[in-house]
Amino acid sequence: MGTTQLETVPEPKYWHLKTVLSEALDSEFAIGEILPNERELAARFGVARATLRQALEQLELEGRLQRRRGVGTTVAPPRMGVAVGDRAHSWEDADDADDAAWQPVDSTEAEPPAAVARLLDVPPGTLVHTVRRTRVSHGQPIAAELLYVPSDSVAGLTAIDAPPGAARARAVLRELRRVALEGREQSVELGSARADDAKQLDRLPGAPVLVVTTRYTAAGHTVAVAVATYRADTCRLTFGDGPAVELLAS
Amino acid sequence: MGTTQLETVPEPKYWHLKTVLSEALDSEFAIGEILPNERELAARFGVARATLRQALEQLELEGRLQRRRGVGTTVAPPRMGVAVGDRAHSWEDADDADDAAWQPVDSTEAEPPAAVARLLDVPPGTLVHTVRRTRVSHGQPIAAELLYVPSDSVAGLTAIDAPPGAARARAVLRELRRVALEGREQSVELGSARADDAKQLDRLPGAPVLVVTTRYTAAGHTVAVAVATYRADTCRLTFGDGPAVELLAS
DNA sequence: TAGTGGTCTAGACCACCCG
DNA sequence: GGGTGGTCTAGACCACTAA
Repeated sequence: MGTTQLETVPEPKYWHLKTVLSEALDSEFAIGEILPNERELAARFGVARATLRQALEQLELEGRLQRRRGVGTTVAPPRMGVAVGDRAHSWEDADDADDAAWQPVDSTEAEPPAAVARLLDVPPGTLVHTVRRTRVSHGQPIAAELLYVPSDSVAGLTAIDAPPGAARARAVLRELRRVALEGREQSVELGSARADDAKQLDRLPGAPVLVVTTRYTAAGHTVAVAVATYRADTCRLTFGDGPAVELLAS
Repeated sequence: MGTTQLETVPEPKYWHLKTVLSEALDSEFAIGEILPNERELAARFGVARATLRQALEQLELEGRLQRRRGVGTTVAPPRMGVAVGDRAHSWEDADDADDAAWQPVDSTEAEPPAAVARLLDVPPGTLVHTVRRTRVSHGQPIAAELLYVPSDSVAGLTAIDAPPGAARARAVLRELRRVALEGREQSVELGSARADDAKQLDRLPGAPVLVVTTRYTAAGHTVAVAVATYRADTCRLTFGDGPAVELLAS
């Protein structure tokens, strides 16, 4: 009786704020434009800075905003599509024409994390070859990858004796390219950037990332496992049946 | 000179807290166990509750914890692998044997969001058939999907006159099943749950989700677009070359 | 050095769940 | 009704960037 209806949904302030800001971004701001700083925005909307920040955090999570300490908050461009599922250029050399190619960075022998050891089907603590790569697109780092290869899974691998570094990484990849791949499985999950990945991705530690785990198989065995962390704020991962999914949009 | 080394990395408290808690979870807690409440944990670690919450939020984002208002914080089980990329059962009826099957929920005609209209290649504002489905696994909702189908893309669609509801949804899917699919493209990106999806997923609005957009094509045309939002805290999306990726692990 | 976002505090009240 | 996590406030200081 009395109150005719709702009042059932006292929408949180930060949620409402997010909606208002989101609409303002669509209509009143251009891509790359700098927003007023947090203290001023908070004052303008009559909320505490923490509340305003909660709204900004969500918008950043959705790829609408980009915030950089010491600089400011800017309107982010739409997320870029990044091909992840295409069978081609897995371990290919960087092609100058390919905008989103991998760049070898470093390589050593090390113990893989327990979860990776399980996927590789090697006992925990086994030394395996690791290769660190970086993926850059439109001049911006978008992914950091660690590739794990047991030395007995590829013939020429034990002969590699280059010192740790990019040269060694290229040597390992060269050997991998000789393997006839049978298939691969991939999974995607949400994670937060570890300190080392964060540095490579030009983000703060803990930034949200999409973790792509790939298991490469050949002749019934697991040849290698790659763990790639993509910036969740700037990337949309594409898995296509055909080639060049990204280009079809044009 | 003088100070022999770092001091360069004054690690934030919440980050250190996260590490400590993470290790404690591994060694001292069983899956499903309830943690002490936030006020007590904060006191125990000598930090403000907000700081403690920042650590818990990250752990929840990584799928290590599950928090429910009015209940408490529990240790989450490992994320479940959910097949997303397999070409089979796209629009099949729910199979009792299939643990992660889709359940039709509702269907009406409505305007798709602008981004979807673009993918469907129809003018903005066009009415299309929409089908809402839910995906449940292990008794838990894991995904909510909205499927958009222009009525002229499938022959028998205009004849459907059932009132909005699950029956109509099944009718639309039945028509779709007659179409010979040519291929499909998928993309995955991070998002936050809208209010309606959140309710279906048994989460609060704004909860992190993985948004899977699928474009189905046949005979060179786009037949349908599906936007599925998966719970990012509990799901690991798998894209396999072969069938039944999930089962290979056993 | 001035201005930005990032971290942190110590409180308060609210919405929800369960016994 | 008592306990949980969720929201919100009004401050403070810190780390970083750029002029």
